Amino acid sequence: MSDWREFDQNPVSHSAAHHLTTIGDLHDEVGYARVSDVARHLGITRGSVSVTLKGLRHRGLVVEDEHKHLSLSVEGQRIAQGIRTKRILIQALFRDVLGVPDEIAEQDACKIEHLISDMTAEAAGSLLEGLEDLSEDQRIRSLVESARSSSDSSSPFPDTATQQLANRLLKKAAAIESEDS
Amino acid sequence: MSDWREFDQNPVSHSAAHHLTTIGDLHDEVGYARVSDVARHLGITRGSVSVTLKGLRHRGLVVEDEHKHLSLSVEGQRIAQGIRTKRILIQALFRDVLGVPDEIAEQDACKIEHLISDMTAEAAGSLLEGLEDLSEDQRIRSLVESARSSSDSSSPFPDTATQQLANRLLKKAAAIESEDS
DNA sequence: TCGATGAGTTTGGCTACCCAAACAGGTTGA
DNA sequence: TCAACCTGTTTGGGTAGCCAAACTCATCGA
Repeated sequence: MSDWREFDQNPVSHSAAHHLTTIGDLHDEVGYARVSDVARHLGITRGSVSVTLKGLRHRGLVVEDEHKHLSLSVEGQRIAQGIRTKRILIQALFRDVLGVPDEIAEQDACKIEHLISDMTAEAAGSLLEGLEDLSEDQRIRSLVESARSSSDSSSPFPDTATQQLANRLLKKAAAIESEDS
Repeated sequence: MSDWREFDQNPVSHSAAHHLTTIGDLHDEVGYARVSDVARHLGITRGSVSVTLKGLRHRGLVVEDEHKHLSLSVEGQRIAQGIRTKRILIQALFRDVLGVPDEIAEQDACKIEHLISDMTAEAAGSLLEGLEDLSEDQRIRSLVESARSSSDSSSPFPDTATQQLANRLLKKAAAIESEDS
């Protein structure tokens, strides 16, 4: 079994993840983010935020200007964007692929967004992109073509059971189609 | 946004989840589980396990016989089995549907197994069951039939983008098939 | 029988979070 | 001008985990 304690040696904790994304969100939405704003947004006290941000400033993820306005460093932005992206992808994966209600999908995504590996998040993105593409007829056609040639490396799907599913469905559909008629 | 602090008010923590599943595993594999065995298995000290298990005994999830042998209560077994099931389903979801390498899928599953909602885990199970079914030609045929009628409530897939994908692929494949010939 | 070994517990220390409360500094309105 | 208010920080307290180290007990072998 892989080391179960990798859990808490993540680059950013659940708490830190939400502090960072909140600062980013506030900055984008209202133009600034102060300790009190972050605290209100997260539902915790100013004191807690003050202490946590001291650590994040020290780690170079958050910077503070002369007006006590907080913003993310380049590295902080990179991390926050990564977490936001993972949250969205996981939520969409659970909602659109698994069929879980949006609210449940959001709760689950919120809990695991900072724990998911880049590779898994990217794979979810590829799958969802594939699903998205399918809503446009022209792309469906190219998908079908690539599924037919069965060795097209530019397939929007990773080489997974899902692609195999698509391939099998295509071939079997044609077979059954002719058989039935 | 749903309350981000639901994170740490889960029924069982990451640590507790692994203590419980370890006791269950050891009990099944070697017939007994002692504090030292659990500690060795988890890679932490006996002292840490001793303290943690005091809490789990107090919560009625772990019981200890006169020989200091640990086992899970009925409730403990229920929780451990739930976590094990979620770990397997999530790992399979990431590996077989997203195409992530097994090792990465396992690491990710280990981190989030105790955080995923029952509904999401069940939905993953349904999807995987559907993929499993597809490997048998007879079931593929019935899937295709149900996709054609497009209102079959007994479909092995939940009504999601994945089913819609299957439906679209089937319809479009037939259309393009005739168009090309 | 007695020392070594192993098992389980307890204790003090550490990190990471949270809170409440006290404190300090700036702004604002009467 | 000055009290009321808002902001941010600090401090003491609490929980959850982890470790190292000391301690207790039981067992086992020479």
